Amino acid sequence: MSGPRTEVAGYRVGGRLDQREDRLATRSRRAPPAWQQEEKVATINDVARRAGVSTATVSRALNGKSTVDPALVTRVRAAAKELGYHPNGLARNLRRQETAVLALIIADVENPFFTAIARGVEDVAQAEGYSVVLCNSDESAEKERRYIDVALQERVAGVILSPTGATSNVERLHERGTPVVAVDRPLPAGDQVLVDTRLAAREATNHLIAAGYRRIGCVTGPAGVRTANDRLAGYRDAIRAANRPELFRHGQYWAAGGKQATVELLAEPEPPDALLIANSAMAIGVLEALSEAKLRLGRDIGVVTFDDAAWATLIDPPLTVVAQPAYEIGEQAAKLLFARIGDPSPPPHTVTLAARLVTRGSTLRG
Amino acid sequence: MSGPRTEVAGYRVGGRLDQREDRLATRSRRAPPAWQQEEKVATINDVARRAGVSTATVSRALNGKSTVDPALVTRVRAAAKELGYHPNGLARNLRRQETAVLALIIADVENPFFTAIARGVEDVAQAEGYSVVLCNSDESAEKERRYIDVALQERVAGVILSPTGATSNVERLHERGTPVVAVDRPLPAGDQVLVDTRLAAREATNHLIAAGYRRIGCVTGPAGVRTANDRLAGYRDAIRAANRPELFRHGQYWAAGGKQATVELLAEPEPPDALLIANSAMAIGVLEALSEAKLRLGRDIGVVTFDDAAWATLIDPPLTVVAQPAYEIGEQAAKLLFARIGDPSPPPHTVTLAARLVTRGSTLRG
DNA sequence: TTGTAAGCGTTATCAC
DNA sequence: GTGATAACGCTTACAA
Repeated sequence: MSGPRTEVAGYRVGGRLDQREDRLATRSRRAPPAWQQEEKVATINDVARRAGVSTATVSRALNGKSTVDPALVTRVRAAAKELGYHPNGLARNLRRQETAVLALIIADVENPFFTAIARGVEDVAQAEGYSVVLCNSDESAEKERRYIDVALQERVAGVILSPTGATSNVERLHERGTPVVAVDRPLPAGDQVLVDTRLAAREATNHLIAAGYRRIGCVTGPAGVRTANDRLAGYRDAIRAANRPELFRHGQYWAAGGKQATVELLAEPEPPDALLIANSAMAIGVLEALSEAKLRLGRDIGVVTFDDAAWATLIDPPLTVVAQPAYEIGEQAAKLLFARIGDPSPPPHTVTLAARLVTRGSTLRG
Repeated sequence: MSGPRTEVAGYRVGGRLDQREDRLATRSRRAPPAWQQEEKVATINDVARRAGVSTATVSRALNGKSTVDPALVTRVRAAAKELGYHPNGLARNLRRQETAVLALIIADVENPFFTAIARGVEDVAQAEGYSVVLCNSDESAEKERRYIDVALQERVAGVILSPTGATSNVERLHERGTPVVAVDRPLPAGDQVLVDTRLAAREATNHLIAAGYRRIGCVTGPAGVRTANDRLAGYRDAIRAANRPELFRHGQYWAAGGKQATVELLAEPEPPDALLIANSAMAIGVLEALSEAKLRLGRDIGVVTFDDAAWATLIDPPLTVVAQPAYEIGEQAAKLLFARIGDPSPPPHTVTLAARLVTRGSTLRG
């Protein structure tokens, strides 16, 4: 944004934003064809003129201030409708020093867990008259930083994000006093909505032990990601308590990551006869690997995965899962954020939700 | 927005936006505690003062204009960094009469088909320096209208949407000259990116016929939705050409819709021995119903569904699907939109992409 | 190369 | 109850 730039023969060379600026430049340079009406967008001034009142009155009338003659209100409304007037939100927000927009920065738009969160946030936000800008950090601290910059520039009312872990990014928001709520992953000192997945992982592992599996493995997410670490920790809690051997792999929170981890685990001298999987995207890869290894779910190998995917009941036998309250996470986060927007003073608040083990056929030894 | 309002003892009663206004009012009313620094956000003026230059120079320096003394640029950058200055995007856009924001209004954030589109849009937009506001119309013309209003107010640079069918909504954008691109579903006279799903449905149906199934049914989406109609039409094209009996049901684009439709079809005097399903969410419900009816996929009943869901290969036998190029739809739509933003004059352009039949086990009579 | 100043479209603070 | 008018923070002619 404010990085170094280079000028070459009138063309700016550099980062992405330059492309945009070139485009804008191009646009404004191009004169409209003579026959084409220079279409002016109606402003509050036009409405005022047409209604024969001042802009102040138009503003008051359209914003439902009590102190306006009903007759004028009607006239103003009519004028506005005739001109197809839509108030300019930019000007309004600039003046009000407020924007009815929340930024939601999540790690993966295509992960149902996060889209469910998005829905929760959106529903609450919409009820408050706010819009939600969804941004995809793609688990990249750099993209996260960029989106936080955008949020800062656009002066959004608040930010909800699943932190990548680079706390310096979030610092920027704190410095500016922009309210922030973290979801799914913790934030050093701030509002957050978390799920006790360590406990859930422990319970799931205990469930596998109780079901009679002997060598229980774990396929978890990237070592840097907090949820991945937590789920692994919960697994280890249970494994140690039961005095069993530990057997685990990290991988990307993707099908491919799950598949590779599984292939590796199955190649161990003493392979696992049960697996705890940290996320449903990975589960897809894991199941592929198991299928290729001709292992029968439940019978040959027990499986529990985090996230209650829609398809979990379609496979045979159906998948035992750890269901996370994703929608509720979004709701709570939005509520926390609005509370913070309303009053910045109270100390940080952490909401911890519980995950729920849903037992199905994939953990029945048969 | 400009609807009727009621005043009751100082409280505004009415739609959602009023809640927001109340909140804002509340907020500004609340005086900050005496001890709390009224934290001022640094403006371009502060930077100018600190760097000992004019605001114009700051603006030029930070925007990489060539005509600035390198020494000053350094000084300005330093000052900006020290003050934690972030340009106010609202003011900038108000002045430039441009916003680097696209609105993407889709029918369902939780549908992988649409999130894949979102990714395509996002990637192209980001490369151009634009942000994307994702909005969820939930298949509701009313929500669509509301989001279009927001887009209009915020003066977004353009809109990409999967139209609910209420053309009057899109009219508003046209009136204002806001560039629009429709995806997935057609728009009377405008840019659009479509998939030839009628053809795809025909091919899929022919595939079922060729595979030896006799009574082929179709589970499609709501009668009002264009894609649902198209897919049904393609099915009928093939069925008629083969002189087979038609057998179909409409339902919501949801698992529950698919399930109910299937239950009904199976209750027919002469139930189908194969099904074409219009969307993967519905497919989940269909498969549940088939499983409850103890029908074996492929062998007892052939199944093809639209959308190549990630789990399609996990079930047994794996699902034959019609894969839609969702990501590419998003890319193309964004490109069309940028072209339109750059030059509004050319006539509307329609891009039609092909869907691809992916044959798997669920259509093998076995 | 730099500074001055005029807006961009609203809303809010004054007077009337 | 209504109307001037001054901000809001930025960009960009136009001067210097």
